[in-house]
Amino acid sequence: MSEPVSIHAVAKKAHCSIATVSNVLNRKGRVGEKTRQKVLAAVESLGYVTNSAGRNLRINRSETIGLLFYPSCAEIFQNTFYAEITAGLEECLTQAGYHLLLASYEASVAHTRVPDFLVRGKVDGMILLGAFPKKIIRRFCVTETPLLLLDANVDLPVDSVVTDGLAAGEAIVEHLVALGHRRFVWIGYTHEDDNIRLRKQGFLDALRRRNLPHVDRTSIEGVNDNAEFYRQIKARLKSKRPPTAVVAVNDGLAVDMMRQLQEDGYKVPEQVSVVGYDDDLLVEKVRPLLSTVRVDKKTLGRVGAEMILRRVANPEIPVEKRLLPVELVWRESVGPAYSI
Amino acid sequence: MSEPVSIHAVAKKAHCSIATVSNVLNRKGRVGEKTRQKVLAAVESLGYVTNSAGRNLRINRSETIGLLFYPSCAEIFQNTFYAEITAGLEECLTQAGYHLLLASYEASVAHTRVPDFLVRGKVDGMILLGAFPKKIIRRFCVTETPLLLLDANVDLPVDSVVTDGLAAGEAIVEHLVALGHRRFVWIGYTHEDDNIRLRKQGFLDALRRRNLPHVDRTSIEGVNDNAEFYRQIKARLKSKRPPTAVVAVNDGLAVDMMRQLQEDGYKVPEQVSVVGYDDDLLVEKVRPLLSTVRVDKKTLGRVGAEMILRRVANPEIPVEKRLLPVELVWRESVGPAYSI
DNA sequence: TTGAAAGCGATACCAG
DNA sequence: CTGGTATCGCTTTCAA
Repeated sequence: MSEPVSIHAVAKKAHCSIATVSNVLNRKGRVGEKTRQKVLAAVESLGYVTNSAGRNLRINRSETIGLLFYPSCAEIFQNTFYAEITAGLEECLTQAGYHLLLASYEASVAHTRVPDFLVRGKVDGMILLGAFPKKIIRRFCVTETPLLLLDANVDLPVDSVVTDGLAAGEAIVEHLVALGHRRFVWIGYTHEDDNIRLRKQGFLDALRRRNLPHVDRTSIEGVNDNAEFYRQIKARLKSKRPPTAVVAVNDGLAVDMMRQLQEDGYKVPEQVSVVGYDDDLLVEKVRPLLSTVRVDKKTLGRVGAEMILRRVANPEIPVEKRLLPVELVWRESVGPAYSI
Repeated sequence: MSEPVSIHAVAKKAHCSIATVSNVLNRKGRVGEKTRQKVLAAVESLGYVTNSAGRNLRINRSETIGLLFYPSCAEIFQNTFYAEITAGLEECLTQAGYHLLLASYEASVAHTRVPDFLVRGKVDGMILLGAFPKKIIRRFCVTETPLLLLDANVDLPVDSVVTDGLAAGEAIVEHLVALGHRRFVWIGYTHEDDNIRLRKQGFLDALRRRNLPHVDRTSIEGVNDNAEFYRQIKARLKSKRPPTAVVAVNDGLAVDMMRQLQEDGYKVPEQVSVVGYDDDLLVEKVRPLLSTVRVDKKTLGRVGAEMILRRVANPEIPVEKRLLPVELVWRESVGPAYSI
């Protein structure tokens, strides 16, 4: 039906050149007020909107940021945690006139070395969400295109923003120790990700600082083997000097351990305290309510958006690794240390 | 560092024209084998990839499909249900050489009548995910751009694909009745969405077919007021002839009701059976395991992708409303009817 | 203040 | 089978 209305149509209707139309629409200024009004009226009446392809070709920018998940959309969004981050991202990028391209490593990159959309100039920058192997990240670095690790970090010259796992560890231990806890289990998947490592390190540092004796530690290789985690926890619980608190790398793991503990007859928090990380929506769906480290997800997204945009605008600034503050949330899953 | 390598560079290196390069890369054929090899070699050695902006401008297609959430990313992905749908979508679209643009109504459209990215030709089609008000959908229809309602449907000439709520209702009732249940509560938010309506209708039809007497029905206006749902359920449970089964419009609601029932001391399923819909990952995080209607989410996504691509390729075909089969999954939350 | 024109990178027609 | 060239819609420089 409706003819695609180009900038020429507007120019014709406004009795001016396409250059003037463009000037009115972009570099607002250097156009006479009268002409400006005429152009605006024409734009309005024709319902003209700039065509992205034309514009992008000319300015050599796509005004789009790629959002790359690892390993897949499904796995990422299993953590509702990421939902809110994505929302923060989108809000901020949209406001800046940017669009968001969605892709997962599994579906889009696995056999391509570098994402197709990246190399074709479909995006001006790319945000990585999920636990990307360092090797893969390094591959992406060969491109000039700006990169950002969101809620992740590795030892490579790439911008990143994560939450302050170091501070979190200290705060967790402080609280638990005050409640009489002395023996702990820390559980988390083994990752190259410095974000995760930071959490463990924060925890261990805090214990060391307090001269607490040997710390039980569980750390399992391989993906999602929560059953194995639990087996090890249970073994420790049956030992002579059982841990009284379980600290998990994230809420999903914490909740799962808590449920298994309960099914085995352990009382939480009476016998074992459990602490998570992220403050995922999930934590309110379980009983007892999970104590956890609150991460301001919206802010995480927003900061991520700002960082990638800044780098897109100015590729030369030095690499930035940002740390966002966290807040402890003590709910029902933590109590005084159990003593026989 | 690396100069952006255009089709001209390739042509120069291969000692041929840009037309020939394009021919080699696209309409594979009508080019001599020898030239073809030369071009391919040049492409390889230069690491050339087609620039999307140029191509899209020329062919007047973006090779991108928009994914629009309602109301927001965060709310959509609170249902991990959608995560898998999105994965299916992405897989299929990627395979077809398409990209995915992500946006939410709240952030991108709320003040724009029609999505900016749509009207600017950033997408060739748009998939709507979530319970969009009919009014909004109608607004989108003014564009020529293909639309698809995924896991949603309204009485408008727009393609859609949903699961067979009618069949599900029948299957649920059949099973419950066989277990001795005679009095039920159906709960679900009031929507214009025919997808949801279908589920309720399937349920009611099934009861009618069996000449079961008056059916208790709870249906609340307003968003997310699960507390009010539960209040009504509880009132019914305290009546003379209490329902013995609660059937919910989705797993999230079912799980929440189940938890509240348990906290009030009701035994599930001994005293009340609970049935959900979707087979969300969530259902495995609760005890008893929720009985539900399994929806093949990957397939839903895949079918959605096929439908939108088909319409993009052929805008003239008649509107299609598709119904996908479901499968009942009986787990722990359903048992024989409770009798005093 | 305004406009003519170049050109971004690619496709596709048409002539050779 | 191959290549010259017009063209897609827009931004931007430069001259008027």
